[in-house]
Amino acid sequence: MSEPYDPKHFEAKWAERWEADQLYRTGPADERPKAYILDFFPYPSGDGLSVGHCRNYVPTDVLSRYYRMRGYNVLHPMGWDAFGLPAENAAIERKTNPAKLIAQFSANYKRQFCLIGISFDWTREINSSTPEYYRWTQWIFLRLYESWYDPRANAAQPIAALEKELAERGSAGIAGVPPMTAQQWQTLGARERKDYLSHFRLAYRAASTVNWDPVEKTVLANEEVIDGRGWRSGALVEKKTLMQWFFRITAYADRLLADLQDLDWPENIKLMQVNWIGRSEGAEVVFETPVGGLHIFTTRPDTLWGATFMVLSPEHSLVLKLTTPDRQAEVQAYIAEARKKSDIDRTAEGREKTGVFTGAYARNPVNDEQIPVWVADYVLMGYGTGAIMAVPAHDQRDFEFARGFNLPIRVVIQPESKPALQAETMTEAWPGEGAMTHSGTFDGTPTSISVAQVTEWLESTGKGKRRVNYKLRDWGISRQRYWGTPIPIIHSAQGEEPAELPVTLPDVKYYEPTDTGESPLAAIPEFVNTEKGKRETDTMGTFACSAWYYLRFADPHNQNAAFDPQQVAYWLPVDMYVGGAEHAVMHLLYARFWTKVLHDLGYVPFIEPFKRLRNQGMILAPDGKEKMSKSKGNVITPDETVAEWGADALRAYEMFISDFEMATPWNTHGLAGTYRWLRRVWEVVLSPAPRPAADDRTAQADRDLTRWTHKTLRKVSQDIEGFRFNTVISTLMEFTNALHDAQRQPVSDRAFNEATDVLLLMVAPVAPFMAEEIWARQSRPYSIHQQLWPQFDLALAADETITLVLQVNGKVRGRIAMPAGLTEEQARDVAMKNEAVQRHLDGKPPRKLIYVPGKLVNVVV
RNA sequence: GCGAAAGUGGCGGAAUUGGCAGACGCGCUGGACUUAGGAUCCAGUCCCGCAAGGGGUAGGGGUUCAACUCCCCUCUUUCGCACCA
Repeated sequence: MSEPYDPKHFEAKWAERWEADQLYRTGPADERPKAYILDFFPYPSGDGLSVGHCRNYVPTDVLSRYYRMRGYNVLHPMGWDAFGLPAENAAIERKTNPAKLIAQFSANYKRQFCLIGISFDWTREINSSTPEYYRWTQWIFLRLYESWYDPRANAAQPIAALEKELAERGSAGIAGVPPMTAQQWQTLGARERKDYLSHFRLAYRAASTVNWDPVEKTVLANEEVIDGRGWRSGALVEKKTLMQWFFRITAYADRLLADLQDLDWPENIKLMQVNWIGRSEGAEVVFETPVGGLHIFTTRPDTLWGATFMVLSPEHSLVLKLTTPDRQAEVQAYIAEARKKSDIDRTAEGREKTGVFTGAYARNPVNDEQIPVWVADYVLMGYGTGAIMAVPAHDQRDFEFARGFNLPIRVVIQPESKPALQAETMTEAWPGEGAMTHSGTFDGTPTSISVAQVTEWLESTGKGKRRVNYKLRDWGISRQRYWGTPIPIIHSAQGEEPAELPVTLPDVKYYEPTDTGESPLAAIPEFVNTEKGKRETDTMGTFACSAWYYLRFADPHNQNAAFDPQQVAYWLPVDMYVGGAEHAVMHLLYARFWTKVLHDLGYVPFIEPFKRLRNQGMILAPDGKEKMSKSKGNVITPDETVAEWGADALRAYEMFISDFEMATPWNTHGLAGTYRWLRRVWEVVLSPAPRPAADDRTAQADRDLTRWTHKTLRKVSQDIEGFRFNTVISTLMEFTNALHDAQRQPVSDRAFNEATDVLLLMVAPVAPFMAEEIWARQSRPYSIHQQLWPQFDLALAADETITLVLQVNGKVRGRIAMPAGLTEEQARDVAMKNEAVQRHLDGKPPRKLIYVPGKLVNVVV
């Protein structure tokens, strides 16, 4: 009898040994097949990891260990998304430097990761807030700044090539851009040229109304505003106009959409990206007014004849120009009111539509009618052109507005399967299909073909153009905060220009946000003033840091480049990327975008960074439906759990608790189950009970145990690869129980030892500490984690006998053990001779007999 | 409102994708043993019934020899989007 299982005895010992030996260090590219297994880039919070966080780190670790044992060169790194508000706010609160806090917090994370046996290669640890890292974030910023999206190549190109083209041929060859002849270009000064080029650059500066969080005192991205409130502070977001830096992600909208198709990602995540990009096809049509054309976008050009008024967004640039003198006061008051309203007020459900008449009229190009132009806040400046044609008969929003303000409604689509619509009696709009009417020569055209026909006609008559519109906006990156990557730009008399890299954050005592909306960096003259001009003082939002970190891990300490292209070509794309679904849109979209830009510019050979993606389900507090959170005081830490049960039991329970993608409550009692299982493994391997001596049953018992062994090996391998970690554990438990029972059988030493060897190797990725300890106690050469995964043998896993299920009319009436290779003939025969089957047939002749090979016979009467 | 996912014992959850519902674990009930160890071991545990048998995967309908699985409707929960022209 050996010592009982006691993880406290050996877990710390092995953790130290592995660390000292750099057991999990990953070498550079070599000839082995590679597997890059990556967890989402975490911000190391001061609270440390909870058992909920471990839900993804344990399974990816098991996967990494499994692939190592399968002979793969595995990259499994960890680093810190260290810039950003949480660190900065924590530092302000504690009156210390955020860099110091991050060092402290990340050391704690690392300690916890080692505590639970995660096999990260710590020689590749990166920290996005160090100049060694963020100088390359800046470098990528400048690559975007120095590039533009050439629609002809459908790819990013150097901006220098565009300058050359403009000088030679002007902008004539490029569709949809502000016109510029070669002669005009020649006469422009440096600053004017730069202004013009900012319409093209993939990183550009533009005035924009931003979401201003009055508590955080910073600009928030659209994605950081939830129901009109800041995602962290919960404060009502205000609007503010500032010069902001953007990345032109909209240029990549089509490719970001199209390339989703081939990704092995959860369908709901792909769908969320599709919806976020929000592609819709339609037409752009110009309605002429005395002060210029009003461009509108519509997905239903077949309803153009039903436009009875127009609506502009209050932010539309032509509103005041268009408004007649007698209406100015009213319109201006309305605009001011709209500006004051938060988005949450503006979009509140069931709100009465408001608006005012501008006094102006616009000409509908399809029928030359003059229709009134209104201003209303239900039209959003951020989508389409900020102006719409209102077709009240066929759009619910327009219908409500028309009814509210007594505007005319004209039916131009008659549904086929309903009574004819009457404008006077309609209670809601008809947005569905039907035949066109009151539409001149198009009358009678059904919706199935009308949209395409009208669009074609608009194009051929020059009244409009085909247009694809996206909900996706450009990615705003400017943050008026200290703790971020400085935007590497200098503003001089000649306009903006790239700064020399790196632009490092000054080490300062005070970095609280200012009340003016300016970055704290603006108050530091040594930082702002350079020989060439004034530095940009905004820093980048942290999504920039995480948009490329997966590339840096391939070559994390390169001093001369963001990464070595050969290392990146070997390791990337990421084979398995795992993290929470809360990053479904922003991070994943931005990372895909940067990958595509870097691909276009020739830095990486692939177009998608993450081949496979999985989201772990959340672990809730034990009491049921609450999330674990410090404020609720229901957080369970790996530290306390390891102290009580050991790291291996924690790891096994993290896997066993539920399907990987499902949310589920934590249950400390459940840990006892995985703890008991590990103890049973420990005992059955290290000190099996004496078995009965070999006899004439031994050959059969050996075959049975060997079959168990190989079946288990096959299922465990498949389930690890398929991300079914809960059934990995249950399968291993069943096998352990089978071994336990085999102790009472006259199994030979050979078969028994083969089984325990295989069990131990299969347990190694799950319970690395115990597996290593048993391995050492068996006096085998260190380390078990460098052994090969055992091969399964299909022939040995094959069943000798099967259980044939006998049914009558689909109800189970009996089960019979039969040899595995039985013929259909035999199966039918056995079924019909079966006493229970005969009883339920009750003398009636079988009408039909269904045989599912090796499984079941169903007799139908 | 729109979209997506989910709903299975007292609990967490399985079910080779249309073929034995409830694997595995927790808990619970008996029993054995005891070097008192988070003991362990043995047996049992969906519901009704002594049994034969019957019922059962949120509810209702349907397809099928056969449905947790596919289709339609309803309810509940979670998540995402939310006046997107």
